[in-house]
Amino acid sequence: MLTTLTEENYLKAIYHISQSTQSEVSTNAIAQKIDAKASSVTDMLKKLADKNLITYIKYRGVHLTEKGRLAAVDIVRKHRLWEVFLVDKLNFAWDEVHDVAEQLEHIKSQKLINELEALLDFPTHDPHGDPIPDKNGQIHRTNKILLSQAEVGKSYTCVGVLDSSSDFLKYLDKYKIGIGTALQLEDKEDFDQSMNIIINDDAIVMSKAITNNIYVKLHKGN
Amino acid sequence: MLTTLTEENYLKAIYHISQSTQSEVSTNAIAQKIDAKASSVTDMLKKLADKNLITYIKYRGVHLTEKGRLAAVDIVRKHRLWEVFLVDKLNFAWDEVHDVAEQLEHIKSQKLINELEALLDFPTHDPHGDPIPDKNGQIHRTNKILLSQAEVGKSYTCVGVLDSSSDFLKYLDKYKIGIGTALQLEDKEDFDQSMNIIINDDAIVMSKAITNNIYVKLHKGN
DNA sequence: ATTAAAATTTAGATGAGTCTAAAAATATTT
DNA sequence: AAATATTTTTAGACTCATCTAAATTTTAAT
Ligand SMILES: [Mn+2]
Ligand SMILES: [Mn+2]
Ligand SMILES: [Mn+2]
Ligand SMILES: [Mn+2]
Repeated sequence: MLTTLTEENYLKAIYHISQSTQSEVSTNAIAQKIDAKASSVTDMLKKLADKNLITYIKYRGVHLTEKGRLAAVDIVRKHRLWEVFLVDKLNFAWDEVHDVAEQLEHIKSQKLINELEALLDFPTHDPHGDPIPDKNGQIHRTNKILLSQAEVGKSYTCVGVLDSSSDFLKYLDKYKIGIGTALQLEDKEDFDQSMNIIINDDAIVMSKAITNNIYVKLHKGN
Repeated sequence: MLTTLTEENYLKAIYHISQSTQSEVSTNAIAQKIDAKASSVTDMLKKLADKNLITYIKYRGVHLTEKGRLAAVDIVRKHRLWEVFLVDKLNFAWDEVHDVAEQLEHIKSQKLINELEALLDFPTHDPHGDPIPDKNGQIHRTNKILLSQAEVGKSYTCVGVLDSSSDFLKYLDKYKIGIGTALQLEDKEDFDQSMNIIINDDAIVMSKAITNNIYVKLHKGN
């Protein structure tokens, strides 16, 4: 039973929402993500339930079945592999890849995606630091924290971003922050949680809105 | 004014048919190519005419406007570039690329296709020997002839195929015939136009059905 | 020049995906 | 516990792309 492009987008939306919320996914949350009206979502939920891709109880929200989860993760896998391709092979910047990957993720060819993965040397993460699911739908999660949760006085490495909007990524570009950049947390202001960070020997101030969207892990060597 | 995937497929079909027929393209010819009923084609022709992509006179067939021609050629350009990508970078065989390219040709991103072209080193022909239109919709046609029209006693180089069905391409693979292969026309049978051809020092017999689908040009050095 | 055949268009219906407006169910406040 | 607000579903309609069956036009044959 083949899935349409639209169904794939719904599955992916449900998957991403369920990643953050853990519990059942609401109609409204999906509507917001998909940018559609709640009534349209209800219609689609019935279809996905008929195909056993989600379990759906009226008024109670939905969650993915194992079949649905695998379908969703497969789309995520394709999306992230294509993003790597665009950056590594086609000179795209990391803020330019998402929209094109949204199209490419729906191309149906098993051989295509397997060969693409090989061409890219089996990358583990996409240009935004998000893990790439393997063929079996397994995801290797690394223990990363938000920079806002980091401890004063310690050194970190940037390993990803939460918000991958073009605006935010361009902000990071401006201050030469990318995946792998070393960040030293000098100080944190109690009043507004803004942070003094040293990057490439430059000291900059980051608001909570910024530090809440940068993933880091403790730098090797303290 | 954006074109839908379906409209793009109709434009491409009309373009390809007009290449062989020269004159107006008939509703039935399109229906056959698209694998749809004639009534569906009529509906779409009205839409394409409204968008000034074709000129359409009831019962009299259609032809592409300049705007429509450019749109069609752009799809062809993408299709063929993707085919090169699949063969050169992803280890696809020349009989495996068409269906995937049918999907990829509809991806919308100018940067994507320009960068892809650069990654592939600006190829001039696709894996089946068909020319790749340039950014401006110009097509560099080489003077090739069908092997069936070749002269006995002369040597040729295979430069393309007319039929690029998997069945035909696998036949060519079996006899180690590909783009660039040298073919020497030894003899031609008057009765059925079958030919005796020498390839890689092997003599083989090809029926008219075969020689009618192989493009060749005179081998350099007579 | 009629008639028959073939090609094309129209009319009406269907399914996928969406919408608005109204109804129903659930959650929150008083 | 009622009243109110929010969320979700239903009902009915729309667009796109398709179909079948019938009507029309063009082409070919008598
Ligand atoms: Mn993305
Ligand atoms: Mn990403
Ligand atoms: Mn092709
Ligand atoms: Mn081709």
